[in-house]
Amino acid sequence: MKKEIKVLLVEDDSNLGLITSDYLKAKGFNCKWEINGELGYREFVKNQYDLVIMDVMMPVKDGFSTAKDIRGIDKKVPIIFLTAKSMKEDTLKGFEIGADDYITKPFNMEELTARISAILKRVSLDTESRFDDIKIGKLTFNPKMQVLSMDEFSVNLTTKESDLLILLYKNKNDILERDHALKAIWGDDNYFNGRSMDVYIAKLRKYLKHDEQIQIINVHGRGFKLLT
Amino acid sequence: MKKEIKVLLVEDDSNLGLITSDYLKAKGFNCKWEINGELGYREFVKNQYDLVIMDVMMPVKDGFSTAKDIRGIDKKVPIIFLTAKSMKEDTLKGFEIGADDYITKPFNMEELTARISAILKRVSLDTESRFDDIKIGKLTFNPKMQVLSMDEFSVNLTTKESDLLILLYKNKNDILERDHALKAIWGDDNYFNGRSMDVYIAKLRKYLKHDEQIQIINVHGRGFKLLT
DNA sequence: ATTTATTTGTCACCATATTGTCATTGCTTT
DNA sequence: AAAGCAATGACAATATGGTGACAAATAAAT
Repeated sequence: MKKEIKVLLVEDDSNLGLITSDYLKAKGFNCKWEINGELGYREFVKNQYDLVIMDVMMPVKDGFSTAKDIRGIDKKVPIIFLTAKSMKEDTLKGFEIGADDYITKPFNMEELTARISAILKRVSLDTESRFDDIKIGKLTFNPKMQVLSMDEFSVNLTTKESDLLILLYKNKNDILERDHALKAIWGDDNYFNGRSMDVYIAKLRKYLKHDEQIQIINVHGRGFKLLT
Repeated sequence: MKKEIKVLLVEDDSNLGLITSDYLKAKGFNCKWEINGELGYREFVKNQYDLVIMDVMMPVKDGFSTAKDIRGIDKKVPIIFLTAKSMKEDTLKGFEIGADDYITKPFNMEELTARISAILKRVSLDTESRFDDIKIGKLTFNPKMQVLSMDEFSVNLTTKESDLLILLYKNKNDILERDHALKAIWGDDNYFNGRSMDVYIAKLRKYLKHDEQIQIINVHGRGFKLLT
């Protein structure tokens, strides 16, 4: 069974958004379309996506700003920006933030799929797919089932535990900032949510004890780091 | 993945400030806007910026004075001045301090980006990027993680230790004035903060002992100098 | 050259903020 | 009603920044 690719499309123009998402669906992608950056970000953190296609100029929250938030919790997901033609390529090229590719509007659909294929091919090497099991040291985590296992041992994680573990994993060996994690999982980074997160960190640590090489270390005042 | 460029805009006119910062954000810059020199300076020392765009005439603290303070802790960051009219005297004054360019208001946004591109191209050669590791003799310092390491040895620095080390590094082989450092890190250069800084200097010296070629020397009554 | 004052170096300790953890509560689902 | 989950309260442990005390170094005054 071939893997289903999840694409998040963030585009404020309803005409273009509909056409594009329909086209991508017809091409076999699992495509979700959101109409602004804020909704796009929420959708991204709620579900796992393989690829983001995002308009730059949007009301409520622009593409660059949204991309920055997404990068705050996922440094690797490919992002393709849709830019108006008036933006000169050289201008963009110099100042971009973590974009993997650009397409200037208007574009034809063949061009879009071509770029998508190119990017997916490029990143397929380090293919730590959503549906594959996540290997954390000797432990294995199935994000879909929310089951963490190793040899005979096996636990069902709750949703929050699972979300946090995935976020840590996406930033493994790198810092996961408190506020990013809180915004992503709890939606708001107030004091109480922070205390709550600490409790979940404790819970995860208990699970992860089964492989003593794995640990979640704290970076004072910043966040946590999953060491594998 | 290209690096994100951080721009600090200091402009008291809220109308122009909003328009400019929005425009720069749309262009893909990470743009922070402060409404006066004092706040601008604080923001600059708190975070690292690649470029400063600053109005000359501002309440609370004018652009030249702010630029001088910024130069006190960073001699290299490019500064573009916005001047109300083409005053020869002002212009001269600005370039003495180390303005890299100036634009007379009103200006159009294309002009601004053109100047920015020009400057960034010019300084991109000695690119000691914010996110790269800092090499201090045989030691390596990762500012993001606040980790100082060398071979097997490795320590986590606290925020204050890290801030001070970065400031010293930015002025390596050159004097870091006491009052500049104190204003930058502690916000106020009173006696007690000074004593505190001395303690942190001691702590840094202890860390830096791992490479005996590196040393922080004191310049009596002036400040400290990081010799590499 | 000697004394005095100022600045700097460093240690040990304290106050505060952050984080760790357990037990309990309240809510939702079954 | 029972079970599972998330949130919260309470308190312990830890990290950080700051302070006091005193020694040492430097500069200034005599």
